[in-house]
Amino acid sequence: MKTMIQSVKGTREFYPRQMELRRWLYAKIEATATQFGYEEWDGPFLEKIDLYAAKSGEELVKEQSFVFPDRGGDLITLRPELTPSLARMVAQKQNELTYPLRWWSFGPFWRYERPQKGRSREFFQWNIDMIGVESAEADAELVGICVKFLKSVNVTPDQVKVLVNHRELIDVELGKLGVVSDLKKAVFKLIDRKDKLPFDKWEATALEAGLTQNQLEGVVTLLENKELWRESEYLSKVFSILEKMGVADYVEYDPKIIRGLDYYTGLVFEAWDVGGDGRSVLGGGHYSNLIGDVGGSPLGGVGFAMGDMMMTVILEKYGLLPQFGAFEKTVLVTVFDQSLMLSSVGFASELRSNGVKTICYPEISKLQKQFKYADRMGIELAVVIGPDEDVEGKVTLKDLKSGSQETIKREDAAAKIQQMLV
RNA sequence: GUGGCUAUAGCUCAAUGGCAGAGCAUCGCACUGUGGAUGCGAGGGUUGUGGGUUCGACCCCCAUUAGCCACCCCA
Repeated sequence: MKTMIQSVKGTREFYPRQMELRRWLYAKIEATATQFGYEEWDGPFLEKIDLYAAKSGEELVKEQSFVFPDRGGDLITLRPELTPSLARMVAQKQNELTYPLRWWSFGPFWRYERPQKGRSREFFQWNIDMIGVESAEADAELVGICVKFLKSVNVTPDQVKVLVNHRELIDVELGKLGVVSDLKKAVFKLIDRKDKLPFDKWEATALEAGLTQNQLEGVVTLLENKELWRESEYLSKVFSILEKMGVADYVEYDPKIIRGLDYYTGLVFEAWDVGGDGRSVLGGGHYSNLIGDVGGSPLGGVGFAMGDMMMTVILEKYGLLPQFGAFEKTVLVTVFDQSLMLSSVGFASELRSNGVKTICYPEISKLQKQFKYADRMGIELAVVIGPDEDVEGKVTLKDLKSGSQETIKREDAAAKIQQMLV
């Protein structure tokens, strides 16, 4: 123990129990994405830092990326997000792809941050994007997909809400307040932090950034206006589509949703744990210029990303994590003694040939120990082939849940077991 | 990057500055053809690491490392 080399800080270790959860989550994601006709894809785990330098936002690149020089001196980063890779891969084959393209991906990402609850340095993220369309319908579809996913894992609207806003709408409103373009980026940042800072502090920061007292009050009023979306034809359309999709109960307008990533240009949205203490569990939006920014022709897209850890925190909090029984449908063939070992091995093999998941106990030991093993593993059916059974060409099947057992002809056993395991 | 808390058996945690313990888990026995339950027993420790104070340190002090939590930021 003393000399055990520790795992790298913030990395994930998936013991079988956790791997089951990861696969379960993956299956839920896949089902939702596939239902909407999205195709699975992936990008490199390593990218040059320049890919992110342009558009992802300064903090993400400078503070939160794992960066190291390769042997040729290039600065390589473990991917902190997927969208720039997506933009490049689309740009590279821009004229060969059929639009709108609908792609999804689930894989590991790395960010150099202090680990805490729901946050580590290595995490899995679901990304799903539609590219090649500039429409409220496309934007609404992505919002709808995230709601459908939430539904598929039994999260309810009073547990998680999807908050929606539109950057242009806020941009226009800021214009009305006389906020000049140069200041808008800073104000966006401020809006994003409105609920994260105490008001006096927030106010001070705002004035420091260059807002006048009047403008400040205007912004505050703006951010309290939950009906602001009515002034946007675009958002009205989005909401009516979401209504038709049957997901409107999960969706709310919130003028404070801005998103930290710089490349969003239109619709932005985040899913939040309504139960207060949470961070956002998922976030996304519309990006009109990203493909062009990485060297392609202008082409817009919309998408979102969801991290596995926060989602798991939420599911755990609301008791929605499934109980896994990895070995419920597995048979343990016990080994009676050395002379009968081959008989057990042979029978186990027969069962596997019949499509039954079968574990044969791998050493000679007391039946007591073997049954205990089965019990611990959650195995519900055990087979005993002792001297009596062997002589008569029979096997004993024991149902570990009820404790009852019966001895039947060996050639009838496979069928009987299949029936018992249903 | 900032702040708070923690570190003792495999796990969860106790222990006025005076013999390092419990529960769970493991192994054995009761039980040589059968798990969960019960009883009895056993093994398991350089108290994160390095210094200091003290007759004496798990306990107090300093440093260090790691973990957790909250900020920042984000998934």
